[in-house]
Amino acid sequence: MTSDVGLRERKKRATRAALSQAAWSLMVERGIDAVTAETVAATVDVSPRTFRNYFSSREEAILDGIVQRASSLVEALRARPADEPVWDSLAHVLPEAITNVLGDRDDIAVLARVSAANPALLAQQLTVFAHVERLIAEVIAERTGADVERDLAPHLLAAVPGALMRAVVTFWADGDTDASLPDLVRASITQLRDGLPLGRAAPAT
Amino acid sequence: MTSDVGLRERKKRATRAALSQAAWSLMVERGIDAVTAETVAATVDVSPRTFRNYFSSREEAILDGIVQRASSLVEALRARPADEPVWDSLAHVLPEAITNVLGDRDDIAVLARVSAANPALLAQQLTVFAHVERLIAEVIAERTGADVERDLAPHLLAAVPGALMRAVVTFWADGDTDASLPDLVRASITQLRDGLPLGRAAPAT
DNA sequence: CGCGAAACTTGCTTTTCCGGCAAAGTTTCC
DNA sequence: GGAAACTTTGCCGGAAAAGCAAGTTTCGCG
Repeated sequence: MTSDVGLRERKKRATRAALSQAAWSLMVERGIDAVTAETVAATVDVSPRTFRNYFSSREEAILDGIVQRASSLVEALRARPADEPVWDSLAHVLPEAITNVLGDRDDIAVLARVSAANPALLAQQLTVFAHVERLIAEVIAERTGADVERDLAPHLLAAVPGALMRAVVTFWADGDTDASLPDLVRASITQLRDGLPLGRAAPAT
Repeated sequence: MTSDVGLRERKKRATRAALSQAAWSLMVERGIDAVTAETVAATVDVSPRTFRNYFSSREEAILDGIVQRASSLVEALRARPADEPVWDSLAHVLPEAITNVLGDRDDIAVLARVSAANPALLAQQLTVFAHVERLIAEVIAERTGADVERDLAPHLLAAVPGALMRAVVTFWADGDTDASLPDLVRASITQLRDGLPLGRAAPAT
């Protein structure tokens, strides 16, 4: 899997991973202002210029880990049996996958807190989620025989995981609920599948 | 409505509107690279520094018109009878309102084209949509008796208009479909209300 | 093996952007 | 009328973005 790529490619990936890892840690430990090309590069022992070759902003570096992990979510979705209804695939994959992508509760809490005070990070976060949503829409389109360039349906369906990711980052991090994240996601999917039968008081908690 | 605010406030709003209007026009006519603090300010006859007092980036200025118009969408939603089911309110308001917020087909096409080539504008666009989505979630929460800070449901519901806005900007602009935008939105809402009964081939077009 | 091509890293440099600060001009309010 | 509050503006410094070319590493092929 990894061995069929040459040394050059492996080094690149290692550097990229190390940089984004360092960026994340720096943010957690010293705040986002401490995340500069200089400090991150110093941590990984490359030049600041190299950091800029990999990432065009500190925000991109910080969230690159999520982007990488998200691709495994997409793979998991693609790996479901081709004849399984889309909702079932989502119900199977998302509860665990979302946790994997976003990290544990502490990570999500950090991300939520910092994003709330930092428009640039929030914007980058939304960009990342939109990117993931797009990938999911493509998978759904493949499976339903829709055309991802022309049909709305796969995108509407893909908006569900997207909304879940955003909601999770925004709310669940507060810790006001004691339900486990996978359970929360499962409950939401069920609700949505049944056409969001929400009357006057049917909160998702 | 507008007369109970003083001269100072009116001037501020006028300047803000003029700046964002100028920024949009400049983008349409000369491309996004022509939109700088200098050029926009010159068009409106204020100093570049003043431009920066109002907007922290050119992207913010360009999209400020959408933000302003979006608040009328939210008002329209809030104005629906309190006992009307949420889906019905959305079905009533969104088809026309989305068109109002985003502008005519040419505007949407421009936005789509430029955003596709410009990560910063795309990010700002997503930020704007997320903001609108949040407002919609608040209205829905009010009406369903949910707690916008703790319940997922209003946010999941609000994700529908959000996804529609994004999808519209992304696809409808291409002009590959000849359905009217309001009809398209109506059809999508109906589908979603009925629980997205999409089997293997039920594209939204 | 070993050599030339291609790719990556790095420092340097220029340009642009962002925002703090304080002086000058407006609006508000009493 | 005049002080207080707010907005506009120019100046400025620090940070970031990106082009360029020299030096180094990896790759592919004979």
